[in-house]
Amino acid sequence: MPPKRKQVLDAKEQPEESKKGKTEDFSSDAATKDGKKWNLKLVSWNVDGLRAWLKKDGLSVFEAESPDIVCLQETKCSENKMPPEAKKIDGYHSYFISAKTEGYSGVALYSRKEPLSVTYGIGDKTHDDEGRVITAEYPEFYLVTSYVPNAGRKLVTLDKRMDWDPKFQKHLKDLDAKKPIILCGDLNVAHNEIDLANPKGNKRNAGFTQEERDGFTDLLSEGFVDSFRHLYPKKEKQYTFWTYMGNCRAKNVGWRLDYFVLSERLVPQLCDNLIRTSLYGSDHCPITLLMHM
Amino acid sequence: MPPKRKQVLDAKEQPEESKKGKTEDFSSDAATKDGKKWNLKLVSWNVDGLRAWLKKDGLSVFEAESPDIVCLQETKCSENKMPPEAKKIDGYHSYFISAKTEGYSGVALYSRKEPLSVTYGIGDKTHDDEGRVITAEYPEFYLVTSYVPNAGRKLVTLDKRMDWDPKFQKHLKDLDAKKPIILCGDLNVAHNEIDLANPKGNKRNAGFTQEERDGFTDLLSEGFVDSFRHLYPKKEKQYTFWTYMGNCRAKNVGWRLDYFVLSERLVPQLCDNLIRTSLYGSDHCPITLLMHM
DNA sequence: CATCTGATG
DNA sequence: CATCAGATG
Repeated sequence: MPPKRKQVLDAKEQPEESKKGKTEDFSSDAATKDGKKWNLKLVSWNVDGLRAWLKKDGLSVFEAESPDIVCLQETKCSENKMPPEAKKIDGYHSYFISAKTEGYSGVALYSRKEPLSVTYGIGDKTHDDEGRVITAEYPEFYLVTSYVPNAGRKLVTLDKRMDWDPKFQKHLKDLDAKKPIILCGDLNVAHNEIDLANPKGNKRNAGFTQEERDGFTDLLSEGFVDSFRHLYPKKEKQYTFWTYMGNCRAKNVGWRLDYFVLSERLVPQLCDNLIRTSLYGSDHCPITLLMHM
Repeated sequence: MPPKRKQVLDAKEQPEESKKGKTEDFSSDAATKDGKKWNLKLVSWNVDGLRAWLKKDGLSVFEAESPDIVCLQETKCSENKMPPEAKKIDGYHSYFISAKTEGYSGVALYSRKEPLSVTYGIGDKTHDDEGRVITAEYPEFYLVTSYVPNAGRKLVTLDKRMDWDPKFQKHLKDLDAKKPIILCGDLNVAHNEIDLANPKGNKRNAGFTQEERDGFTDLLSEGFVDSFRHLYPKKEKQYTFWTYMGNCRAKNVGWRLDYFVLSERLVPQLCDNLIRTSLYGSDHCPITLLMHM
């Protein structure tokens, strides 16, 4: 008998440890400051290639968390190449946008409740061709999920990022003028020294340049809140991304690049923001937002 | 604990079935027509990427066969990228040639006895830049191993192949004028209808065009012998290559593309030519030649 | 349906 | 050290 290679990969690639997510207790009694228990759960995950993530049982996050909304970034997959199990998930409406360049960027949104409307992009042709933003309108808020441009090795695309930041901010402010917003995704910036393991060594690297950090500070100054840092202002070593290189995840040499950012007026309804480091499937881990709506 | 992905691939990718080679009995009492038992064993294997083949435990062929000489084709690996376990194998001298284009073509030769001399190529710059031929001189014969140019999808490189065939033939005849030769490798041709599962459908496909078949007929007419077909003139369904597509190997929809070709005057010393279909690690299987020298 | 490279992160 | 695409087989 020959080696059944494909089957082996599919069935055995994930050792028991990684199936933790399925049995681990993700329940929470988190509540607002005035004691109202959460009733809305969002999950955000940069999957670093949806097709590879599927093979690593990424979809188990749906069972583990039973979320109301899931946002994925870096799907690297156009809709017609998307495996059917990701295209339609039982009990969820799904929305996708991908880059014109195949296998690059791309985000997805799954929602139990059908949004009032869904729009794609930020109204800028160049950026929108890269499939980075989905905006979904709900009765009480706008949800924006984004995969923000990476400034690149040697900062080769820092210019693109600097072009992006104000345009994206305008998109958020325009929405915020109508309804409060929840922004989630890979914002490709570690805001402050506390948000990455090696701040000193990364001052001129993508994700921690002064330019990118200022861009985020600037956004927050316009009336938005980094929900995790709001709840846990001094909590150290809380990361959502670890490069695959050099066994960084095991050593927790990581970056906090994934966020839930809220309009200030939603903060009273914030219950918790959790970082699910026990879930594998990508070089990022998922993050979870609990809100009382 | 995280999934130990690399380890999983390395340790578990090969199910028990594929380890057969280690336990299977490859011993043989084959002898020449006049009853002299074999005392020289050669193995030839198109590995379709040496690095991938290593991970699939390809090297176990050394334990399984305990060969005097091993020739590999399509190593797709320059010497400096070669994993150390393949660069030097205990008890063998090793010789490599690779294409100038990284990750393309390339052959390797391992020999227990050190050859009197080793040369590379056929003396034609264009072809030799593709790393297709190693020639090793032994006291009693020349050994030539080759990965012959594929005529390509839609026969886009049939011209290259037609340029190759006479030049390669000349190389062989020049050697044969000095000492008998053993040629082995992926000759990228199924000689006759018996040598592939679907002759009708492949008359204008790479490996079974009249041009390529004539090239091989031509070579044999110059005093060389296809050792397998010489021993087993009517044996059907004996293939050495199956495309990965469509589960062809399980269905034995294959091609005999790998050969040991001998100078006619070596035929009296021929003991056997075996096709090791039980060994996996590539889209080709290894072939084994037993000679009395 | 595999192997590679090279771009990207 | 991963993902993907695209060339090649």
